[in-house]
Amino acid sequence: MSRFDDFDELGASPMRPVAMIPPADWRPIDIDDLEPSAWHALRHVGNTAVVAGPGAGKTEFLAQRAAYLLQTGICPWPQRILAISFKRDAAANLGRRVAARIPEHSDRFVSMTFDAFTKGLVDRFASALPQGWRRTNGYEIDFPSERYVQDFLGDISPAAPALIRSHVLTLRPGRFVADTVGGWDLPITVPVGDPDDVSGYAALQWWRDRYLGHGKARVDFVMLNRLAELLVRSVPKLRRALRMTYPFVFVDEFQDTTSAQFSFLASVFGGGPTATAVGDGKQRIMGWAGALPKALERFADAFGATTYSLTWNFRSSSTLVQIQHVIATNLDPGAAPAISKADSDIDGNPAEVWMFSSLDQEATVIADWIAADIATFGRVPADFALLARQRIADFETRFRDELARHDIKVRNDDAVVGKMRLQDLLKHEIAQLLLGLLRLADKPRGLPKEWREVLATLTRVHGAMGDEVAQRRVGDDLSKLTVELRSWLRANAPNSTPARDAVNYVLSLLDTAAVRRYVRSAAPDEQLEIVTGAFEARLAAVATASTSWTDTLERFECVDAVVLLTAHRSKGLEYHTVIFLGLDDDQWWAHNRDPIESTSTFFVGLSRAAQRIIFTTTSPFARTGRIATFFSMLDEAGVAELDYS
DNA sequence: GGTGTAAGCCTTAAC
DNA sequence: GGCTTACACC
Repeated sequence: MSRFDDFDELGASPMRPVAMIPPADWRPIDIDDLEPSAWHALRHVGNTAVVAGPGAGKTEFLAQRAAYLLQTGICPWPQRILAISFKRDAAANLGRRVAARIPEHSDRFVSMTFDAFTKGLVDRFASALPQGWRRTNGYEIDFPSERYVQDFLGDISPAAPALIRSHVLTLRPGRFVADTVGGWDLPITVPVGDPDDVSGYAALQWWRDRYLGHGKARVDFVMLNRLAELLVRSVPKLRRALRMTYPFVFVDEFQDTTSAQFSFLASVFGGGPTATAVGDGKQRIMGWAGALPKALERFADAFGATTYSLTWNFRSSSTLVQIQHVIATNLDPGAAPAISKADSDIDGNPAEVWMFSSLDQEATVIADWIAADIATFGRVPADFALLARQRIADFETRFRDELARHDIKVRNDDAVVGKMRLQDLLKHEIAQLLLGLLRLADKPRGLPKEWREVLATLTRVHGAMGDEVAQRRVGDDLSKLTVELRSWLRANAPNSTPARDAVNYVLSLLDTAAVRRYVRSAAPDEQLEIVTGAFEARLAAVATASTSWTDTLERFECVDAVVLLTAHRSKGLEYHTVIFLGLDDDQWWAHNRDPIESTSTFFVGLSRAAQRIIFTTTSPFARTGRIATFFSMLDEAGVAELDYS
């Protein structure tokens, strides 16, 4: 069957093999050294589980391991490494880092999200699915709401056999898709009757309702995962091709793996290629989305992997590392103590709890303190992050006003702009394209980096990669476009021009049809209008107070600002000083619903700090309330309390 | 138009 | 848990 040779693209790589480095001579790239256990894990032959706490450099470790495997030829040309992440930007980051380290091998490092990989398989090989599971006229993707699942469960229960009915009614709508649908392996033959176990019964009804019926098939990413798993299980040739192409597989943030993803990994790569799983169970804050408990331990068991712990912390000073360890021990009594590799650069206490009498006083005192710290020690606003468990917007106005007295800006990454979150808008490729075009038009010279990035995006939009003639045309068009946009910007001041006009004008200079096609090919479900609408909303919000386009564009991204964000969104980020707001029942009311995940959220938030962490509360009862354990851990860690009230 | 009551909402990834 | 919103009722 030649159909699967199509998948096996190994021969098609344009790169020539480059000279190999003998494994014994290999040295890490661009960094001084690795800790001993990282060295061992990096060279380990066979499956590896790497437990790496905050600041251990998980991404860096994977990038170095990739360099080691590719440069030594242990992963021989033309075979590849597959790196799987959960979030798009994590996948992009890892891919970029490897490309920067070893450009000569970067075409053999494939970094994608779990969902992109499984969807890719289903899209390419749907015709090879077992007959009953084959759909001829495609599918549409949706994200079933909790309400939808609730109605579905309500609909199927009356017809269910009595014993199953009572169980179906106990299934939690918020967990049904991840746990029940995700936990059910599709049988090769579509069952005609009903399975007699609850999970199988409910899961099959789900497939009948959304996929197997007469209408257009509707799938979510859990279903796509299940179809991909069935595909590799039922088509040995495909499974073999995958294992041949990717003798090495990396999975980042393994603590976020769901049962469906785990089963997919076992099906495709179990007992074959070498798997490396990296993660930290103490940072498991995606349980609500179905993340398996003890995923790394399960991986080590099921894959017979050797476990290594990375103990160096390149982010936080030694006092902060000691505090982190107290919380780490609470989450995992066996947690290895970390060793700080970061120097301390502050005077005074690196950690304190501050008590205030009111939220107004809190904002005033902290704003004055940040301003003084910036002025005295030459720091910048972006060194400071204001973190909270939830309802970030409640803090925004107060801190914005108080910091404005010192001419310091605040950026609420969680803020809603149009139909997006600010953080998502600023990261979006199309938003970056529009912003880059405006920048280039505003300041035509001296922005080589922006020029390169805009050109790269436009090249992708026009599908001109690898075509020199087409690429030159894209470059010429960009030059002309910049000139036109420049004169338009000169004729239209930002504070007197409706944001809509500006966005529409930029779009009119682009091949909008191509942009739309590009957005759709990357994410069929995504509307270009959502991004341009959000862009417009953000532009409108920042333009009114601006005097120039330069000023407007600076405010748009607001890079030089104190950041306000939730503990969840802070995962993976780091700041010189973290102010963890609202250490009280108000912010942590849901603590008792899942004390472990709640403590993990606390751990994630406080471990973002490189040099200093300040916890705040305005409640005199916080210490004895539902998060009393947080306070006793901070006491144990020797964190002093200061009373400003 | 006030009051009482109940339901909804908080953290949220993924092409 | 505690606040906001929607709606029924007087």
